[in-house]
Order: sequence, then structure tokens, then C-alpha cells
Amino acid sequence: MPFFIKSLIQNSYILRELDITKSCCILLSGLAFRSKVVGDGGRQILSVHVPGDMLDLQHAFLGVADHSIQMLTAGDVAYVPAKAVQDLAFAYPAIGRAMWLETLIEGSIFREWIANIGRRDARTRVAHLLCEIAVRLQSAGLMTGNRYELPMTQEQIGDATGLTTVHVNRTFQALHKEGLITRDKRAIEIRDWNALSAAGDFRASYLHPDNPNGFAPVFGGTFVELPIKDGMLASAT
Amino acid sequence: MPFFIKSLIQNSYILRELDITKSCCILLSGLAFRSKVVGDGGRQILSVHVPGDMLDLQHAFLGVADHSIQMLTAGDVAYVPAKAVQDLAFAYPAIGRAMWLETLIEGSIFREWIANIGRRDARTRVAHLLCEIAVRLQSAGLMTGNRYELPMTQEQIGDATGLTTVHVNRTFQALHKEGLITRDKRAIEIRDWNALSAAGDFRASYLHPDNPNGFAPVFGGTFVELPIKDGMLASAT
DNA sequence: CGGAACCTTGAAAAATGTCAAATCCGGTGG
DNA sequence: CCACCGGATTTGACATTTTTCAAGGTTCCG
Repeated sequence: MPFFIKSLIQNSYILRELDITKSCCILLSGLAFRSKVVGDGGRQILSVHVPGDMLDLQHAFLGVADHSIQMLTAGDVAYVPAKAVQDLAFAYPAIGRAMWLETLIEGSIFREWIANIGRRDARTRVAHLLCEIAVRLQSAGLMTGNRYELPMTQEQIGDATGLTTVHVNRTFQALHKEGLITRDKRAIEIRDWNALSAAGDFRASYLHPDNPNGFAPVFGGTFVELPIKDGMLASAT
Repeated sequence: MPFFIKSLIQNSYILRELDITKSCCILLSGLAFRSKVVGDGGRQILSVHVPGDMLDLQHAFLGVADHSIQMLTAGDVAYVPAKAVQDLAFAYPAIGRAMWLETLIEGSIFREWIANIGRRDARTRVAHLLCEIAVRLQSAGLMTGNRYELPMTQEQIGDATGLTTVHVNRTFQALHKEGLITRDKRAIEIRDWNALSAAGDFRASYLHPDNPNGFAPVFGGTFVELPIKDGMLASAT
């Protein structure tokens, strides 16, 4: 399959709203996020991505980008012509199936975000986001013990949860005071997984952790699937 | 293709959260919606569906339902075994492609909802929802002039927009006072499409109205694709 | 050392939610 | 046909959450 790999610095755009693309990306290393800008200038972050995620099947099929994708940290991205991806999907049902599955799982995550933002209060939303990121980083092998490097500013966390920077800050302080997390710069340490996932109304099942995930290996990326840490998915039903 | 059609009454469940299904549905007539219940008992409506929509590709592939689907009005639904749908998708690329497209468009709609709920105020959210429903009913041939029957209670509209019933009520009154809509029971008349879509920060492009949609005809449903009414999609870019 | 981006704080304002009661409205049974 | 019932809508007063604004404080990096 034809493809090329590009190293991108922090904050660089993989794709901008309204771009017309003819290729499809796979995140090999680093983190990325999708976002949309609304009429009054506000930004909403739509999802966060870890190595192994396919980043724009949408655009390979739909043409015009309806949102932007940006690097959260520096990292590598593999670009594959949309046509090649489509051909591959239809020539090899196993691959087509895997891609479709990834699309469906992503839909499941979007739905959970709608529920998170629409029907939970600030504390619950933030705790939920921290849990989701923990599980995804874990499955991408990016957790060290119960601590991870969260390379998002509080403003970005606000944009992901539908809150303001100031309120995110206060919410973090509250979660800290309650003993659920400890912060050291951008690093988050989860002090009490059960309490945090309860506070965040978090059940990992919407991430469909049992389904295969990660296309990076195909491209010689560094992605390695690590075993899920004890207790991390315990609350999944 | 093996399938059977079932008539469902208002509010009946097509699928409940945690159900394990082996079939896939297509909405032939009537309206339906997806929803999720969060920890404190709140409900979030995730999407609204019109005749022609496929209702649970997710579950055909992922197994366990991560949300519920319920009829908003009485209507007919075609059930197709998941296996048959999958076989069909891989045997006939054109069909597989169409289904995948539908999945991707649905993803685009979910993303817009995240932005709507996360970053817009009450008035904008409600106006946006009214616009989206107008466009979708229009393309399903369910609009009469600039008026449509919206079979959702104000509580359901609140659950779809992340607001309370009371606030939805007041927001409706405001939209009415401003001359954007008129209400008669559950019917909504759009007095000024341009003003309403501006108020709702609505651009139809995320619905990808140019892409083929609607599987109902395959099953002998009553779905007919009507031409888009003048001006209705004018704000699409 | 200085600047820029990010984080933190406080006080006040605004948006939205809560609660409880009143009203409307369509359907049902007498 | 009428009275009544239950769900839905509307209203008012009030509480709470979240935002806004503005100012310091911190950290990182050149």
C-alpha cells in the first residue's frame, strides 16, 4: 500500500475544517484531537486520539472536512491515499470490517461525549474525561503506573467538556481536594480509580475495549498493545 | 434478503441499552430517537431519525447495545439479520459503501451535536435542533410548506439539547416572541428560515445533504425522496 | 532577564436549574 | 354529551451552577 510518514510538531493541523482531502491518516505516535468552531468563535473539542487511531476515514469518503484535526503533541502520522484505503477495504473484507468497526466504535465514543456534556455537571464531566483518557492511554501503552502525562491545557480541557478554563481549574482543585487525583504540572496521577470512575460516572464499555484496535503496526509504527492494568476496566460491564 | 416488517406504537423500544441483538433495523415510517441514561438518572437524546435511516449498524457489528432506540411516533421498522447485512455489504461494494457512508454521516451529525450542546447557549441550541429536524423531515418528505409536526415533548427536546423542560419552554416563547417560529400544539411553523438558521448557527453541510440517503425503498417502504424546498439548504456551504 | 503562555484567585453577573402550583388538552368512561 | 383523569405546558419565585472580568502568580524558554 502506498503511504508516507510525516513528523508533525505540536499544534500543527493534520486537517482544517472545509479542507478537501484525498488522503486518510493514521496516528503513529503522539496525541491528536478533533475540533469544531461555532458561530460565536467558541471551540469544541470532539475527541482525543492516541497512537493507532485512524484519523479521517470521514473525509476519505465524504470529501469536505466538517471539522479540524490537530496534533496535541509532536508525533508521526501516516498518510494513505483515500482511494487506496477504499480499495483495500473492499478487496480484503477483514480489513474493511476492521475499519468499519473503528468507525462504529468512534460513533459510540461520540455518543458518550454527547451524554457527558449534555447531562452531567462539571465535576462529573471532567472526571469522566480523565478516565477515558486514562483507559485509552493505557491501551496505547502510555501510562506509567497510575500516572499519565496529559498534554492538554486547561483551556483545551474546557473546550472538550463544554466548560470555561476558570471552571476547569476549580474543578481540578476540587477533585484534588477530594483525594481523587494529584497533579504535577500536566501529569495526572489517579489516586483512587474506583472513586474517580464513580465520580465520573464512567464505565469503559462504550470504548469497546474488547474489540481490536490500532492500525499503526501495519505501518511499522511503534504502537504496541499492552495488557490492561488491573482494575482499570473493572467497572466495564 | 431475508427481512420482516413490524409496526410499532409510539414510545416502544426498538432496542434497549445492554440488549444483545443479532439484527439490524431500517426505519420505514414514523420517527425514532436514540438515547442514553446517565448515572443520576438523567436521559440524553443522541439523535432523531426519519424514515429511510438505518438504525443499528452499530449493534450488528459491536454486539451489545450501548444506547436505546425508541419510536417517537408509531411507525414501521424492517428487521434484517445482522449477518445478512454484513454479507450484503461485502458482496456488493456499492451497498457496503452506502452503508459505510451512512455511518460516517451519522458520525458527522454526532459531532455537530457535541458542538451544539457543548458550546452554544440555550436559544441557539434549540433553534439549531429545530433547523436540523426541518431539513431532515424535508428530505423525508414530511414537511408541508414551512410547517412540520414535531412529535417531541418539551421534556424530550430538553433531553436532546441538554436543557430542562422549563428552560426549553421559555426558550420557545422567546423564539416565538422574536417572530422566528409559530407554534400550534406540537406543530412548528418556521416564520423566517434565514433568521432561525442564523439564530441556531445552523449550516446544513454537516448533514451531507448531497450524499445519497435512505434505504427504505429497498424494502418497499413508503419513503420518497422529495426535492429540497427553496432556501432550505441555502445556508449550506 | 524578559516575555509569553498558562494557571490561579476573587468578586460579581448571567444563565440555567429547581420546585411547586396552575392551567391546558386530549382521551376515556359514564 | 359531560366530567374527570393524566400527561403536557406554562408560570413565578428562588437557588445553584457556571461564566465573565480582571488581576496576579507561575513556569518555561530564548
